Amino acid sequence: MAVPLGTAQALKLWHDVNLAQVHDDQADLSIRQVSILLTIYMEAPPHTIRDLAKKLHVSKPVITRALDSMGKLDLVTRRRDETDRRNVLVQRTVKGALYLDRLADLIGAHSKNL
Amino acid sequence: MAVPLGTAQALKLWHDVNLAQVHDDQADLSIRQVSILLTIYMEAPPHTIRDLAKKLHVSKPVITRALDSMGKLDLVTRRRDETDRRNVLVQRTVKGALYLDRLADLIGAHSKNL
DNA sequence: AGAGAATGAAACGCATCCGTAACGATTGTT
DNA sequence: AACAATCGTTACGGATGCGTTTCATTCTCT
Repeated sequence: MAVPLGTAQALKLWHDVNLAQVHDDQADLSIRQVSILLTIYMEAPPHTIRDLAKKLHVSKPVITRALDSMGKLDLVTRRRDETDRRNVLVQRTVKGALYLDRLADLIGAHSKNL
Repeated sequence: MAVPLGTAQALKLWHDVNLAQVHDDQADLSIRQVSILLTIYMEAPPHTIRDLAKKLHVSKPVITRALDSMGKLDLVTRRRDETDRRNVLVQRTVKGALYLDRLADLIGAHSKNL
């Protein structure tokens, strides 16, 4: 299972996947946005704005705006935390899961051509 | 060496590398810019603006502007083609090579933690 | 109840990027 | 020589993202 990629292989994988991402312009998110999305979907909830900002080393408004734009794309949703109404809980959506499934497929497929 | 990555592994790799990229903000290039940079460094020269635009399925001004911004960072250079002075040849730089070396190291390192 | 802290959002100014449509420079063609 | 085609760039208008600062809401603690 250990997959130490060599320099050339690593770059080729990155190149191929990035290229595929650029080609089918379904929604080119920024690196920050992708990081946020992946964090939401891969780490255990709950996810608050503050936690996400801390994890990514960015300011809170960055998170808020990223959620705004990704919310428009139905990739994430917000919900108020009822136990502490100051908090906002970021939640997953079907569309967001599909987006990441597709990304994973892309990476997996290109990792075979090394 | 062919190691088809599973869904979870692929996303974890993408997540980790993206996160590292966001953390040390040395210069967060857009996905398009990274694609251009990787194409220049991984495919055989010469690279003209038109060729790059065609390869990436984007318009020529996108390439021009990406080269402007990456040129300011010394990641690429331009040179006039003397045999056909309409063309501009995009060339590599030491700093660009270092940038990609670092990216490759990042990917390689994180690919071990799967 | 009231002072203060914490949380997320909104406001402001700035920078960057995009797509389309022009434009100058250079080369090819007739 | 004159015209057309090609190449890269610039200009324009619009959209989006960021950092900092400010704000409204909610909670905590005495």
